[in-house]
Amino acid sequence: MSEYSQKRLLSRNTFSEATESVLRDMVLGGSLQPGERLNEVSLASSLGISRGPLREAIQRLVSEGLLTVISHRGAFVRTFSRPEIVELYELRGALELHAVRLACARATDAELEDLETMLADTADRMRDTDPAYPQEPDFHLRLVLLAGNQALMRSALEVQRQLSLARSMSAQRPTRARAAVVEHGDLVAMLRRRDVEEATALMTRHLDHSMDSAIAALGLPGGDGKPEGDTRQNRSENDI
Amino acid sequence: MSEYSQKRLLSRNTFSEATESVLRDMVLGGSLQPGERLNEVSLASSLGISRGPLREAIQRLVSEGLLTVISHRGAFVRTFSRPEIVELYELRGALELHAVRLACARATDAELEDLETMLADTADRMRDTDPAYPQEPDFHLRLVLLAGNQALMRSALEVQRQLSLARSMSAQRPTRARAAVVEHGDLVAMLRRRDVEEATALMTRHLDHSMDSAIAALGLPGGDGKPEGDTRQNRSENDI
DNA sequence: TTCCTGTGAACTGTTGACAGTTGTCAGTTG
DNA sequence: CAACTGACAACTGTCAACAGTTCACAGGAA
Repeated sequence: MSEYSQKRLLSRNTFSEATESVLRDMVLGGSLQPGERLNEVSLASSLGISRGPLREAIQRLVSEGLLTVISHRGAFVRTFSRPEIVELYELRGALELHAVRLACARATDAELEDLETMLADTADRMRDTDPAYPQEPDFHLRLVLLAGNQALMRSALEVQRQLSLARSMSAQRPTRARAAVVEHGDLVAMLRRRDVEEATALMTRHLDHSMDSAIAALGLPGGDGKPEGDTRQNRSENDI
Repeated sequence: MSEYSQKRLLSRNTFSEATESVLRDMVLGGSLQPGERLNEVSLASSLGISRGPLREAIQRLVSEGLLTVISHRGAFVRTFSRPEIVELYELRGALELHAVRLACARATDAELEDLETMLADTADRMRDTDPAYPQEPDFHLRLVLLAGNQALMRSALEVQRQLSLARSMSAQRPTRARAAVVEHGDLVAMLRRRDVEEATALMTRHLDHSMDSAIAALGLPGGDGKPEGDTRQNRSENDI
């Protein structure tokens, strides 16, 4: 019963909540492509539920920024234009720079040590096999966790998910991952020294590199977000 | 037709969307008290709709942080504990400090001048009548707007709404409002000089003062957020 | 040919009813 | 008197059907 109630802490016992999670995985996992339309009747029947709980789950994913709804036309997996991605990276910078400041003051040495070992494990796994981005976002989220602010954590998680979706519009760039791990290590080292100035400076540069890489990988044209790469993009997203 | 289509940009033409707006006003306006339970059948019938669109609106307000849903027990207006409010102010700091940095680099002199005149108007109106917080959040949101980042704007708006709800749990403190206007003026002055360092420092202090005032006004006990003062907060402004 | 128009299928928005859960309260037992 | 138990009422979760809108396509006019 212990691990059962553990799982039930999030009370995944209504169709609506379960569907939200399934839908999010489908969106972030790529089984629903950016721009693709969600057909309510077919999706509901394939999930074995009715349209009511499905629509409630859709509403929540709209608030999360993963879906877009146009009245009387349906729900679409969100697409991102180049300026929107730049905006998201700026927002991410606002959140994570503050997280660095807070973590520098609040994180215990033990917590930072845990982060270092996780980082070392990641580096090891990357050297053996070479997956493209082996849990890359996990480091940032764990760092934000050390800031000890749940509201900040929720916002950061939401931005990460949106950027993760935006990134799924692009090809992967494994070369960037290796540099990122090094930069993560430098950042943690500064945190251990409690050097706020240097830590925030490192994070700023790190996020700049990350954004440049993402933008380049996306291969988006100048103004609006028409994807023209290999991905079979069927829909263009709407306006705000 | 022009102003009609202007209004229709947000396409408030489905019950679900209209209900979301109405519910938000009820929560922020105080006609639904923090901690109060929302009875779906009575609320739906009083709004003249069925439970479907109402439930969809509730889901979105849950994502916004204004409501809480407990499975099989219902939706409740969110209450805030003291540490949650501190967290929200920290998050607000992260967002608005970054907004100050961006605005310092991007806002045009004309835009800053507009902000100054708005501020002067507010000061005038405060001297004549003395409302407690005359559009206090408006200044901050307009400032964030000058950062030219819609994602940042959305996050800041969401935090503002949650803090607005938290504040409705408290009595009002008109004395703080006057000091706030002065601090706003100082901040805009630094923005006009494009002095990022001083501007962010001012904003940091300003938010600290604001948080101290809010915490003191809330008079919350140590741990949880049981609302104990009943102030009927009249209006909160609506969306953009 | 090109553009306009109207018709119909497909889909979303909404509703009312049914099913399952929760909380209450009277009745009972120690 | 206190604690437990079981049934009832109220409410939420879910479903299937109806209503209104959108989109595509066939047919006709310029």
